[in-house]
Amino acid sequence: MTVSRALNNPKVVRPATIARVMDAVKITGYIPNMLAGGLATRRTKLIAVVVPQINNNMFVDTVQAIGDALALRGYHMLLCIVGYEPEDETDIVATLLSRRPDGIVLTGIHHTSELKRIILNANIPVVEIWDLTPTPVDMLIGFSHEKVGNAVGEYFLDKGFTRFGFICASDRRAVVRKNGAIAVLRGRPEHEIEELMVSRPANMEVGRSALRQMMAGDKRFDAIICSSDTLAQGVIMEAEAQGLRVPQDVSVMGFADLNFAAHNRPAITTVSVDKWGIGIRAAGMLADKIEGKAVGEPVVDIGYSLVIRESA
Amino acid sequence: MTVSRALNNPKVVRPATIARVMDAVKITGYIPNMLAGGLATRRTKLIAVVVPQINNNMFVDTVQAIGDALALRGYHMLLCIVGYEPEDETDIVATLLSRRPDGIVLTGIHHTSELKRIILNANIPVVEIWDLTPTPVDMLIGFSHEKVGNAVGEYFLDKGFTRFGFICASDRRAVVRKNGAIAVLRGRPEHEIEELMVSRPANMEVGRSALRQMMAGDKRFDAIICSSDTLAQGVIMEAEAQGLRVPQDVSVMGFADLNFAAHNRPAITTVSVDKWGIGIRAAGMLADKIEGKAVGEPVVDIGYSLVIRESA
DNA sequence: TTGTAGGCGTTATCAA
DNA sequence: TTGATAACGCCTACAA
Repeated sequence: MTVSRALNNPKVVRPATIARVMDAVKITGYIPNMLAGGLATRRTKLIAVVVPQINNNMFVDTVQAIGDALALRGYHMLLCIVGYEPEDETDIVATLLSRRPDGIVLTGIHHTSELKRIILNANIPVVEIWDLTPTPVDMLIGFSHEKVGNAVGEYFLDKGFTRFGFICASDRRAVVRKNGAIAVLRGRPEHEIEELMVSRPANMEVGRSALRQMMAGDKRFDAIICSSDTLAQGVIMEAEAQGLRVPQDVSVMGFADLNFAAHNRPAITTVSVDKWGIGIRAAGMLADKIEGKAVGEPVVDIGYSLVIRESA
Repeated sequence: MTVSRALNNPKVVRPATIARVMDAVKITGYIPNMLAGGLATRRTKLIAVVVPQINNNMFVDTVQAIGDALALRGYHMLLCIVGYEPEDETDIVATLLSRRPDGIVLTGIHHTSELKRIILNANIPVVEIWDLTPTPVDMLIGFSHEKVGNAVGEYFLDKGFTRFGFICASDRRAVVRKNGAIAVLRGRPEHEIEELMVSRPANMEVGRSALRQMMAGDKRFDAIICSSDTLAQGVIMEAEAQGLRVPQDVSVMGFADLNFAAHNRPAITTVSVDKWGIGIRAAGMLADKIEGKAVGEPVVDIGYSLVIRESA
């Protein structure tokens, strides 16, 4: 018990005793056992983070930001990459909870009711990220995909374009953005809108072939709006391969402002979101709540910004 | 005890009993406590993964591969992003060990002796990744950065170039690659070699300004060899901004075959390594060793391949 | 300031 | 096939 105090609450231990403990620690190479500690205190200093993917560039900044911010506050990150199926997520979160994490970060707001039940039952703080809803499970930091879509639609409204093509990954949030843009563009009867859903992974190859498919039968577009910068990059390549200049012959829009977007040629016009900030603040909200500190607003809209570059 | 058996070793439990247990599990929403389980069995089904960074594209595929492969075998991944300082790594691994992971993945082969001592003391399997040595702490899967450098040097040997510029991140492995190339190129007395070390993060901006710095005073190069594709991408942009065509006026070489390298214009000539395979196999080796299965060779050289594209 | 007793939730072991 | 007991290593609560 004295050792435990010397290590965790040294101010109530006599300095000489602390020194003796530290000596013993050094000699024996003692490393505390947090399993036992967590079992006793019901606090694990563990945060579970659940994301669909990290190697598509979309979430990796957020994950690294969460990891960095948590480390600064003495937490470890249990990272789980679950793909895009809500059922998989449910099972995985259930096993994750068996580690008794002090908090959980979930991507998106669409979870099975079973998952919500489990989490409520576990009674730990949750932050949902990368989406927005007035009714989160617990806390939330993200942005409105619908508004992003609206903003994209409005951006093109002034351009006098009439023929729009949407290339959209089969991802719930991507679909919401797409529909948000279409809702705006449908406002003009002269607008023609074509949509193509593509399967994951939404890589460049997929973008290229998607454009080929859309342009079959010599169909032409004024603007191609993609659900990610990666698809946009592929579309741009394919357009140029077909002899179309971007943006003179066709405009191309992406999403997320991934690291290459600014440096592509043409630089990709896109919607930027503060991926790093989402992570930092998600970690902060969790740690604050766990430690009983005041958490400001439980629902944070971090916004987005249209980044007009060359491609549209 | 019967519950424990019903859940973990059902074949020794009467089916009717199992059913009763399952009913109770469902009704109560019981989730096992792996802290207690780990404490009792000394097996946690946890693997700690230590990487310097994930958002620079270098390690993210490997990390995702590790996570996927571990999940398939019932392990969770405790991910720690430690930066590039060996001292930081030591402290962080020490705290990580307090979770009693069943195994550890470490990036690189250069660790403090203190770290090695701690890990040996913990007596758990370790896989070092992304480098090669005949004397790993335990197991290893990676490739020789020196040989990569040699190969790059030899590639340029035939080209008849004489003026070489190296732009190298201040990263131990990057330096080894650079020196490997220089060792080869020094073989011809007419070769002039200029080196520039750049600080992290080695992003595109850094690549651009590095080239500007090297070309100060109208210095010209036949080839610029960069320690990453990201730097190469920046160098290419800057070269073209200065009116130089790549590769006609100057060749540019990258490293790692990051996702954008094939799609850049000009497509980046680089060295490809099986980032995904490293992760899959690292996870497999660990899980095998933990579970007492035969691990083949403890040291695996996964190799590399020169990918000749347009930029060099 | 230090020490003792008991409990956290599981599993190994032995008994029934 | 099921149950009882003890132990894993730590911390809370209380006593000295």
